[in-house]
Amino acid sequence: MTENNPEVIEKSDKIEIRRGKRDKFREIGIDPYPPRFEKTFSCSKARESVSETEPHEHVAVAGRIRSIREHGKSTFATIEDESGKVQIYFRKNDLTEKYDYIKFLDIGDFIGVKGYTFRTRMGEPTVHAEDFEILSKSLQPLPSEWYGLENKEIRYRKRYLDLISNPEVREVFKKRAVIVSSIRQFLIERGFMEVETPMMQALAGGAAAKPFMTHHNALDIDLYLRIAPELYLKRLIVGGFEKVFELNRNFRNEGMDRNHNPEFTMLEIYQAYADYNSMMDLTEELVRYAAEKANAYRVPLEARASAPVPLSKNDNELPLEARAPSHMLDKHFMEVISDDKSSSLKLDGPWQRIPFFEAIRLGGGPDLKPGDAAKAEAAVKECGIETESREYADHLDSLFERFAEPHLAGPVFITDYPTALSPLAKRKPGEPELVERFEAYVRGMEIANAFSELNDPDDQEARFRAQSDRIDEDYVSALRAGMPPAGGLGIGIDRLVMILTGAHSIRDVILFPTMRPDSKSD
RNA sequence: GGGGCGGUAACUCAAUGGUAGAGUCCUGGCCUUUUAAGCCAGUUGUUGAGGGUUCGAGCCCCUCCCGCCUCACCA
Repeated sequence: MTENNPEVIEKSDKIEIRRGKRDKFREIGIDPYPPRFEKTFSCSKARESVSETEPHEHVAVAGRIRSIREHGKSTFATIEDESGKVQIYFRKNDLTEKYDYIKFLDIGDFIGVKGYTFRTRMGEPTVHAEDFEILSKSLQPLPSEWYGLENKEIRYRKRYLDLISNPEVREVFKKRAVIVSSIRQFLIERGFMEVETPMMQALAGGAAAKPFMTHHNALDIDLYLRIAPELYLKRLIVGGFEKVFELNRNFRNEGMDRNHNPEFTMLEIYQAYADYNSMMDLTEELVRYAAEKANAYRVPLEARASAPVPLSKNDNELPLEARAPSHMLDKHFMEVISDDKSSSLKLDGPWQRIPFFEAIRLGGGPDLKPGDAAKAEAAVKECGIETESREYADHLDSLFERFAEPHLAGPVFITDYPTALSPLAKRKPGEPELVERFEAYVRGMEIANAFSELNDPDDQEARFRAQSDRIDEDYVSALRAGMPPAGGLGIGIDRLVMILTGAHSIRDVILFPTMRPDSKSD
């Protein structure tokens, strides 16, 4: 990309012009990068302090210049800090010779302003400058304030420019921070303890994804970045902790698309003496709590290629049509959340619960009996689903994807998964082909996965062996020490944030999504 | 990895195979309550990279790079 090439940017005349202005400051003895400025008011507080009745408030504000409007022997500028924007009014009469320095300022510079607040004829709250100083000279011109920055590649690669230009992006990440901290608060209030388990593991277990590999020089061993913390967290349940959680990064060396980033944030929760039913209640409560805190109690449903259809006739809970914006950058996004409740997604109230095989059947798929591998394979062929796999688990997976997933606008719990798909979950009493497990779906996207944890060490070992040669012997050994019955729950935090912010792509809720390095800037 | 679409000025975008443009930005001038301020004048390019066809390529062909969408893969 030409515009990404530092060589080209360095040669830009616009940058040289700004360097010239910076040098002007130095020539008159002003440091264009001074060490500090004492600000007494945020921009929004300064705006609020304008009063029709009280005397003028004296303020010291600071921020980035977003626009400058010269007006003869006076100048208006708008500066912005994290709290918002405020207008500054400079008058030659008040600033005398210092007024001339204004011509060395550019959009993007940080300035500090001391003055008093008033309201202009047009009613704009404004700081009348009595003194000002440059706080940081900006050399690189910012993207146009009017058109903004729309080039997605630059937005992801240079997120700082995206954050400067697109206020709605700042809101998404503020909301993400609220969601994450509210989840911690929710769990800690309920007696859960936050723990940290290894990110670098000799054996990447707890899920079936391909791991990233790295090498430890001193030990001369290969290590894997974890694909899940699951097996370590359950070791802690063995160790006697009864309510633990970990909210941190996982790494999976697989394809990337709008729902997958190689590193992503996962919440895993384990509770002794609980089961998957209690985890369902916990999921509902936790998501409801986070949505409330993030002011996203009702959120827009993404427009889908085919409108979701109800899974049962008496289901009046699910919105059948999707009218909401399909992209987080839709200018009316905020209004849609607050004003147009009819097209929103209900996260409150009990979520629908549908057993796995029932969901396939209700979606127009075959009526399968758990464990009937032959019938599942026949159904896959009959439906023309292309798959190279001969595995029962894969067949069930594709049937579910084909018939059930498209209808899961949600929120909905799919329960009672086939044992073949769930090597770490406890079997249902009396139904060995099913396990006590659920996944939560919203917008056709899996956001949670939970089960009654398998704590029978011999059954666990057998199910590991059926799947792979390299198994986590130490984990099985931990189970032999005895693990109380426990419920476990995993929630994909990025996906939850997508749902609560209406984001279309996981890259829109990750500050610095994984990108191929820009070859031109090497 | 397959398929589709795209990459042109700092930003947002135009341009039948025939002199690379507009608006914003930027530079200079006027204007002491403007706010997408206004008025006047002016500057801005390795058209993602490389090769080919052609008298002539932003446009057609080939290779490559990057992004987006989609399919495949993915407990």
